[in-house]
Amino acid sequence: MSLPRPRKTRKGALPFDRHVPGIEYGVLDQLAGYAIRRAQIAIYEELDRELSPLKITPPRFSSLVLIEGNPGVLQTELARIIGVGGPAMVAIVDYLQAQGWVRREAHDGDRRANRLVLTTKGRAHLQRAKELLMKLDAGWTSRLSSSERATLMALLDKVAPPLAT
Amino acid sequence: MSLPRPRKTRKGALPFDRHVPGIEYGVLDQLAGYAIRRAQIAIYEELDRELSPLKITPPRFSSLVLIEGNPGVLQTELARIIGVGGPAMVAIVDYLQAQGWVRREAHDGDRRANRLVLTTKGRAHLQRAKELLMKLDAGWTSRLSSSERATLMALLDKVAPPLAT
DNA sequence: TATTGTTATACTCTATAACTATA
DNA sequence: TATAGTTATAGAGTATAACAATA
Repeated sequence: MSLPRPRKTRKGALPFDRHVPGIEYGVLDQLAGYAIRRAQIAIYEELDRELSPLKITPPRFSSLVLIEGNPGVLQTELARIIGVGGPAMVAIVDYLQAQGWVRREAHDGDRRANRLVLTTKGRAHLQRAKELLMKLDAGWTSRLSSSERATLMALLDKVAPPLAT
Repeated sequence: MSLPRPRKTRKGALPFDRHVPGIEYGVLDQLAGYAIRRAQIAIYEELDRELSPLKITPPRFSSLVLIEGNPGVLQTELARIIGVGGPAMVAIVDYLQAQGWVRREAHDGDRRANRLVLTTKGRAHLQRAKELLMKLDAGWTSRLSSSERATLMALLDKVAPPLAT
């Protein structure tokens, strides 16, 4: 199985309703995990549509932000941070490099490794993407007060699988 | 693009860390949408691993719960409720029917439509799945008090894209 | 031997379009 | 004409395995 892969924008079909009137949701309404899933699905459609003209996807965005904040980060480190496999990371970096947003630089002292850095063009593009994403995020949380928003993020941070001791 | 599809259980590769020490997350830490995504990714690996022996996936689980709570629901209604397309719903119902968990029944008055109902076997299987999922969910929220858990779910319910007026 | 990165391949899930049978 | 459901097909995205170069 795989993560509830987000969905592309569907055309004639089936807008996602979080709570259809008259429908009994049973245990789904008692599961925090399902509430998270619903929120993600609700967000994803707009996220996809808005990010698409910028040729950005969530993993690409995360990668750019993390490369900007941690210049010289290795591909393997980045893969672990954002939670994708090695081959997927190769594809992401290939794409970012083809767009001229990222460079692979040599690592002094380990000739196997790639240090990743943003180009000037990449930094400018990321800036636009960040502004768009902050605007979208503000929209998704527009029904929350700023203290509710902070609470939500703090609580989400405490949600995780039990540590595999 | 599509929803960050959850990931299958990866073998040798790359456990997901929500916050790697020493890494600068930049704007990611300010985005509620990213906090939701992180929580979902963190949950998904265990969810997948635990549900897999029961031959259940999140959409299958949601479908079973909704069919149980809304016996006779139409396929198209169900698709809209859980947010998948028509062909995806066909595949899900085909699978649930092949397992003997669900029956397609005729709709008096509209011979195009399928009414979906659980079988006795399906009800029993769903019961096991529900118990497992409630246990897992309790684990994911074990660091939250019961009032924090309720707050989290209420706040998540208020998260959504701006209404497309 | 282990690790970084890469390639090749298969699989899953989804979207799209086209079709049927009804309405 | 529109809708419920189905089929067929193609596309993303991911996982797996195998490999090269280096440690």
